[in-house]
Amino acid sequence: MRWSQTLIPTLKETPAEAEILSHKLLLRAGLVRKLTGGLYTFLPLGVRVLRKVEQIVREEMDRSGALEVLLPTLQPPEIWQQSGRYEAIGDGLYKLRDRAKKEWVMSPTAEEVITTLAAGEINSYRQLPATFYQISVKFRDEIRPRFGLMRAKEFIMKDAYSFDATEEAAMSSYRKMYDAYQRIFNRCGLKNFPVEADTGVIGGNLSHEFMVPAETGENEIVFCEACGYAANLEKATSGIPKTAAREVGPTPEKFATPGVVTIEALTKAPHSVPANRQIKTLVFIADSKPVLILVRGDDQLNEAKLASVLGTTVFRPAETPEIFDALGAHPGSLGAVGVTKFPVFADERLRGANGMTTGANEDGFHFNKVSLERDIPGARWADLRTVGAGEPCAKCAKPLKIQRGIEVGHVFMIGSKKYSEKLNAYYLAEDGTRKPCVMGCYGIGITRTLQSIIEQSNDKDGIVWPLTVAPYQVCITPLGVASGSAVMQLAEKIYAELQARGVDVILDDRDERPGVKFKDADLVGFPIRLGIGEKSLAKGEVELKRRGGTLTPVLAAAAVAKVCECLAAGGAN
RNA sequence: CGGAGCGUAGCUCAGCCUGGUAGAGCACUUGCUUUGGGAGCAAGACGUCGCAGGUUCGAAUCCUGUCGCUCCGACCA
Repeated sequence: MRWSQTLIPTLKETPAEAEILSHKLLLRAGLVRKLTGGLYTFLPLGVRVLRKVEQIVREEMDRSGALEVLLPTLQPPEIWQQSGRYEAIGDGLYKLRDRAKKEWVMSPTAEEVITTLAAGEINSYRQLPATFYQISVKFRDEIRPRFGLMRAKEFIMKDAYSFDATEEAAMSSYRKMYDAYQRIFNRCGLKNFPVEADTGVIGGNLSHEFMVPAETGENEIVFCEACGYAANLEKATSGIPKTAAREVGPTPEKFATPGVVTIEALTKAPHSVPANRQIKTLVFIADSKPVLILVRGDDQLNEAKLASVLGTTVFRPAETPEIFDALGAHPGSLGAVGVTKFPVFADERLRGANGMTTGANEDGFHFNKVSLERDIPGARWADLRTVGAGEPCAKCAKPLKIQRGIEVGHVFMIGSKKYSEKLNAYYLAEDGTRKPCVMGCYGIGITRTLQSIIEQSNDKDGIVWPLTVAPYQVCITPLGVASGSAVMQLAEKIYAELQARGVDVILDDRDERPGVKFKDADLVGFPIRLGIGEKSLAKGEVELKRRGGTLTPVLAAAAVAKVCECLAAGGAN
């Protein structure tokens, strides 16, 4: 490609809309332009990178045995109602009506459609296992799009779905995808690592997210450097000790605590109850009914874990009047002692604890000497607390660390209940029985991955593309473009030869000053730049410059060979 | 949806408080000079000051409404 014949609108100044570095560089390097909030136009250079990432994904999906399909984006709401996700996702779904006033859904993902396909086409165990994938535009009604392509209303995603006869076979399909994901992100030049992920309302224990470490990431990752444990904060556990038991009296004792409505206040004189001897009582409305959640006073509830325990995402903190109706007291004086009307869930860390202090469900009073098992016998135990940095790893007891990351991929074992049974994807097993397919689903945010690469690979001058996804691998920069000049003749010759060898090459044939060309090439981030100028050409040389590396003079006659050598070495030399 | 901020040239922004003929830099067009890290000079083109009302002799500026964008929070199957 000749620079003058394409559109690469680089910007010297950063548009005000961009907040994070990768977003600024996407705009400045002329890869994308914003149409409106959460919607972006891909320019020629952006499309090239997109296609390269897609191609890597495609190759690794194919290699893993997955079959490429293309599913409709416009989908009937009926199948969403059948799976129960019409309600579960609710406002996150883009919906529209046609001229006959019939409603349609814009696909945010395609479990329902693929399961419908499987229901029709897969009849026998002989057809299993089967994994399908597609790369397509997806839609989500994001409450707040942000960070450019990171969280957009419309984005490109690779989604894949596996169908198996048994749990064991499904595990194997899951593993294949997991392995393919590692190959994909490595090929994209991304530092990344899989972490155990929350499985939310679906349950089960098998889900991993592929994270790219970045301060701008929206996820928090808990990890152990010693043993390799890594999990999303929503899922992470630690080996933190349970609450110590102590000698206590036979019954809780009520005591007056006028005006004390926070954990903090109760830690102070005259009560002086440390936070770790208090029970924090939270009230949520789940499926329209109150539930009580107990965590230790110095712990934080993890709502993702709560969703998993409640088996629903439809819950919210109760409003003060609802709390008063339910318990007869206001927040700050709440407790679960004697509460039998509502379900009570208590964090594992409180198991066996006694001598604890909690609200008495009477404004201005608390109980002390509370023993969890004795005084709140109806409590169901669950892991509900949020892990903190520095807590001991559950596996090896070394201190855990917390780091932010960008989720670029997610693999998920679903099983058969969520979609197969509801949408009738059954097959006939070898023994003649009818069984639901065991499903897995697997996503990669293509556009998000693209931006993650930029977020991770840049310097003060601009993007530093890994060779595998660079829009062009080589940029030829003639300093002076007078046609017929020795410089331009050589540039044209090398350009033609590299093209003949199948190298992705762009010739900067613009009549611009050298400074402009250098700055643009650096900003866009081509891995290899070949500078051709009168000064060096007088010595029979051209200049080979690796992005972010050193400048090496090479003989003009050897330039093509050197570039190819450099490419073969992965751009590393 | 709650909180905060911003809408003025393609981009970055000044002007608004204190009402009086629409500004700068970059980008763009033309010419000359320049030519190894975002050149200089000269000339030029580019605006319903987000939109709609209102106040006023007069509104980018003050008031009301509205739309949009950005940030923080809630949300993220």
